[in-house]
Amino acid sequence: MTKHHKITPDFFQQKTETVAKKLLGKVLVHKIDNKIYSGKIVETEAYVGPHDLACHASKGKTNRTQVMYLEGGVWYVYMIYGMYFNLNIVTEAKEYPSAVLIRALEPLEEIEEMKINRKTDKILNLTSGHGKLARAFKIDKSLNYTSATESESVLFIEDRNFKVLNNQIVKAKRIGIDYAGIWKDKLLRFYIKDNPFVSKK
DNA sequence: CAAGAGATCATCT
DNA sequence: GATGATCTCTTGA
Repeated sequence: MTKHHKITPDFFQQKTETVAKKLLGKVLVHKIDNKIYSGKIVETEAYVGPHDLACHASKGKTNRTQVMYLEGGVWYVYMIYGMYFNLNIVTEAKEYPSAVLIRALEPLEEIEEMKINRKTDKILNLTSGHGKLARAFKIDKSLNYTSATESESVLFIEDRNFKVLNNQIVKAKRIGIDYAGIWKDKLLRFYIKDNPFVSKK
């Protein structure tokens, strides 16, 4: 195993759209139960600030959204539809509420364990969606507010030198935000072209 | 296959 | 009291 290192805070303090794009090809790692789950990020969405009507923080600072006002590099995890967890990484400067949603992964390590967590044998169905990948990786709300960039972080992102060329990055509309007015049509979803783990074409 | 319904709870009005 | 940054299962063509 080559030695990898966690991505540092300055990476997440760039413009949200930039972070969303640059996260493609990076590797999400979760250490839990004596196991190290990992997967390559193949799809993300940017929630770019208080003016973005799809961003939860467009409603202002509340108990749920205040984590987005922290400095980039902190996890924002919340429950949706009563049964799925969403994994987001907070971006940009302190007091500027924005984040990137990790929508899909290509599984790398602990695939057998993911099959158990997901109750399916189909590799393509393990992490091809943000509700799915949270289940597969055992990600829950206990990770909300935790840092992705400290040495003791159990959930973090590594660069393992997977190359993603600019012409392989597809821009698309975000999913499931029909309530967001003109913001529902902005091209703030990014995915790796032709990757089979992307959740929607 | 596509379309529709049901699951199930934290959050905000 | 309503509604989601979803997924799965069932139904019917």
